Amino acid sequence: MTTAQETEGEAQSTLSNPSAVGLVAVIVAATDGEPRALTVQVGGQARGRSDGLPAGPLVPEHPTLERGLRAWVERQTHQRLGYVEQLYTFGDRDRQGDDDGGLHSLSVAYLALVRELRPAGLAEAAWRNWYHYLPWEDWRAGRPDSLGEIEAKLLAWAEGSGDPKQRRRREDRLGLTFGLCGGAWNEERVLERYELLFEAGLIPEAQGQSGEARDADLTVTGQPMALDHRRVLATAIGRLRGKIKYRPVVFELMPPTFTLFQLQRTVEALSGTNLHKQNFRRLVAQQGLVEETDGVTSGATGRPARLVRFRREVLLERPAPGFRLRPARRPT
Amino acid sequence: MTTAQETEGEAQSTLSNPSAVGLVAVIVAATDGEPRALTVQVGGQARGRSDGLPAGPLVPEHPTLERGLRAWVERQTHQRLGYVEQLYTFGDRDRQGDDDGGLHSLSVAYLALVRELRPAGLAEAAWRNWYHYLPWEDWRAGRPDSLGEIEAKLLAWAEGSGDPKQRRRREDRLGLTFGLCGGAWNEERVLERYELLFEAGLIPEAQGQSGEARDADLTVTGQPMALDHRRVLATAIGRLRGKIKYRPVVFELMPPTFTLFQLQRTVEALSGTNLHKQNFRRLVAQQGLVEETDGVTSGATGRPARLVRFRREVLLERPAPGFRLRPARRPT
DNA sequence: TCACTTATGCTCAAACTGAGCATTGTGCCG
DNA sequence: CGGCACAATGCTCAGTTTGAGCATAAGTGA
Repeated sequence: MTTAQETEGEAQSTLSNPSAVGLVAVIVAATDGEPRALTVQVGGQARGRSDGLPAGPLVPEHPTLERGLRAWVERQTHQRLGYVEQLYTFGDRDRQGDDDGGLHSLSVAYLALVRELRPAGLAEAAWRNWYHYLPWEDWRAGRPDSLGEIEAKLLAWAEGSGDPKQRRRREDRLGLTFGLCGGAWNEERVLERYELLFEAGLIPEAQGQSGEARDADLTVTGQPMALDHRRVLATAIGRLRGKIKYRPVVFELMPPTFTLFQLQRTVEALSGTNLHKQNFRRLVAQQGLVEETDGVTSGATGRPARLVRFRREVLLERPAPGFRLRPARRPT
Repeated sequence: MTTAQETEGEAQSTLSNPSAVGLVAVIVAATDGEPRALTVQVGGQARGRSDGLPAGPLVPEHPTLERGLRAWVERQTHQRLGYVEQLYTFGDRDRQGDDDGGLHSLSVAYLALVRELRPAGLAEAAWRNWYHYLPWEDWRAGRPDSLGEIEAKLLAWAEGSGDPKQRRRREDRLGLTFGLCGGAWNEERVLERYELLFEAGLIPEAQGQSGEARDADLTVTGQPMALDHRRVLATAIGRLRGKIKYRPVVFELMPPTFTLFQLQRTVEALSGTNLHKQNFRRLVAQQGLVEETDGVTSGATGRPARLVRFRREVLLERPAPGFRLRPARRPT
């Protein structure tokens, strides 16, 4: 809130307080049924280089943040960005990794979806499977093995709280986010899970990292990223997993024509779960999300599949077209 | 994207490029079945004062943006903020209202829900019904009258486009957002509607405002706000309307105990639609969102209603407890 | 030609929705 | 005090939507 005096004056320039503002982008593609994010190598000599998300300064030339981001990414990667969405603005003092000399430093994070992956343009850039960084999020082959160890440590962390009230609260959170203590796994709570692991000291990026995290088995707690970028990635995944349920954004990741099964694989890749095949097709058909082309697949094993394309008209018809993911028990 | 050189160096201080960053808050309450936002008086002598949202500088003392906001609001309004959520970071050069001498100016907007409305603390602050600013969003008494005039003007705007392709696109957008041309009204697209009106020149806040907008009947296009604050408000309403469907946030606006009908009124106030009473209760009951107290209402006309309270445990049980609003035809 | 693999069609019971009708308490008004 | 108006609650019912499978079709490779 601001007092009347503070807001006096047309320009409202009391908003100032110069800060360092940067952009971060989670650029997502899906090929071969795997979800991928564009990563770059960052970091100097001291701690060695590590993977990070593409980040850069806010360019003041553009009228809009989003347009600035588009131009910046497209110039650097020669990628045509399809869908772009603002994710979140991160501004935690103690987690940005730097303080930039007393300035508050903010990162405005964006999510972008691209259709195909080009050679990534930059030498230092690479497309990486995002579960490489968050392995516990991939349930497509059943419950990830790494979860056993993670749960044990999380439970120990909850137990370790002296205050029984706090311990209760921690257990509740475990139930909510990781489905422990009788809770169910909710694939959208990616960020909450990451934050919980962070708090529990299982994430090496944490500054006051315990020896625990530093020695962590990376196949269990995943590949670290520079600064707070894994948090940004987790935010992106969570958002995307939520969005595909009520907006046809997956098609931004698909080639012009594709089979229903390829579509399913992509949705599964994003959501990290398996879907019931027949019901998936029924859903897609009912919603009118695609229309048939006269092409069929060839070459691959099994019966050839009809190629379909996205029906842009649904955007005008349906209020909220998307996939309300219903996981299959076990067989796809 | 950033070249390898640009990300060189531990501190990643190339993110810099100092900018002016401010906070804006949409503080929401619901009383007497009306949705309200806390507004303040802003602006100098030149254009006269006008309503605005509470806004202030980013305070660098706090470790987290959100905590900074909480402290700031609670200190100024003596309001205890229940739920707080980051909304969006606005950074359009041409719409911030000021350029602050070449700095890019950003506003990080937050949504906060409060349970009761205190006298608002500040002399200049007031709780206003949010439909005062966006009258076309309130469908509780049926289709708003003002929509007739709005539609006429929007259609004229679409027609007015020389390029038939652009005109087609404009018509599609009208259908999507305002439900014209055979589309359906989707109560979540608050921001899209506002932006469309803005583009169509019906919003006086637009800088290159036509005489049209300036002379607009405020009962039709709503009360203007300072700077871009109506856009922020529209963002908040849209977000909240979406959120109540899958997260029990409405309870942040309710007193400790309440009747099911009061709850329904609140949900209706937020969503701007009417709901089928019996089905609404069934939904609430099925989801286990509330538990009965042994109190009942008294005094009012009609049969006394049981008082209930929010069942916190649902947060631990249900994956996504909320109201999937199903509007009633006409009778409540 | 057989074995295998994936694509597609179709069925069925259970759960969920959208709309109403019917009944039950209360305060108020002659 | 009986009748009314007005909410609160209970309950029904048909039409959909879901979750799970069974069955068949149509290629590939041995």
